[in-house]
Amino acid sequence: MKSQDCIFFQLAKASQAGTRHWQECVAPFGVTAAQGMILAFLAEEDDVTSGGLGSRVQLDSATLTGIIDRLSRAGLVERKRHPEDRRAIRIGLTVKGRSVAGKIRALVEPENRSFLSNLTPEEEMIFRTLLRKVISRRKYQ
Amino acid sequence: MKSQDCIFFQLAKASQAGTRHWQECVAPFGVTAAQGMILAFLAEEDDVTSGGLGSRVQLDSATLTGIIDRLSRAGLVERKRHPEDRRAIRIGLTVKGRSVAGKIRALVEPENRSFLSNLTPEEEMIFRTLLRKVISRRKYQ
DNA sequence: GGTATATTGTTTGTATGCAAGAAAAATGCG
DNA sequence: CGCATTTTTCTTGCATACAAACAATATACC
Repeated sequence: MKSQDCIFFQLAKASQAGTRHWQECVAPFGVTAAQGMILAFLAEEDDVTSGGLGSRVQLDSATLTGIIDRLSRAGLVERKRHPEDRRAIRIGLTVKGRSVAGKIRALVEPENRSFLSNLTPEEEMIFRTLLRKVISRRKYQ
Repeated sequence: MKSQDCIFFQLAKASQAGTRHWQECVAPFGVTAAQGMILAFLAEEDDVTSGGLGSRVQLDSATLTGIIDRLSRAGLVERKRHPEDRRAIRIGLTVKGRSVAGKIRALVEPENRSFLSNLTPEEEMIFRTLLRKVISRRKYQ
């Protein structure tokens, strides 16, 4: 078995290819791939705590702090103190952020199809199933 | 379709899970996941130019420079000027590096099996085939 | 109530990863 | 030959990503 065939290597390259594709999709909105993905999650559920968001997007809290910093600087999200737990932070979309997040959210489905267009629908279903199986039951989900 | 099911997100998470697994495997040798992967490639073919290595591991030259810097500082690889093209750099394993690279190279196959142990052999074959299909025909391979 | 412990986020430091540009050497074309 | 272009690598700047340490707050236990 060549190193080229190493699953860790191949998954990293597949991820990089996906990130590049997604990056190009969200670049017109002035955000990066990771920022765009966070916005897509926020479009589904707004006003979540930093910890809650972190567990859903499976990112280290330190990483999330940086991404939220930049989204906040761009005027797309706001940090608000949680009323019942003053340690916690609620992250909410601004008006501008909600608009952008909605548009980005709408890109997810078509761009998924576009990225996987060289798989047949049946292959795509199998691929997604196996991918979920590989990810499941691991640390951070 | 939920953002959780977005292929870009899932591939990123699968890659992160793979990298974490690989990182734990190579940590005893005092190298990071990326450094370990470079060493595994070098164990297969030594004394390659920086560009040649970069195209095989599909990394930006800026990224590779940093990784080689750190491997060099750890005394595992050496940069040598190419005799026939003085722009080019040959990257070679040191004696210590060759020993470490060999041991890491030997981990690839068993750790691939370990990482994919919740797939059946048949599922693994299908998964690898589809993964290759997804990656192929893209920029950087 | 008062202190030990746990939780929530941020900070700091290190390591990728890429884009853009710079430096050095080789190549090509007049 | 002489100069523009290309190739090869490095540098710089920015954005993840994580570990470890820290600050602020909440909870538990006495």
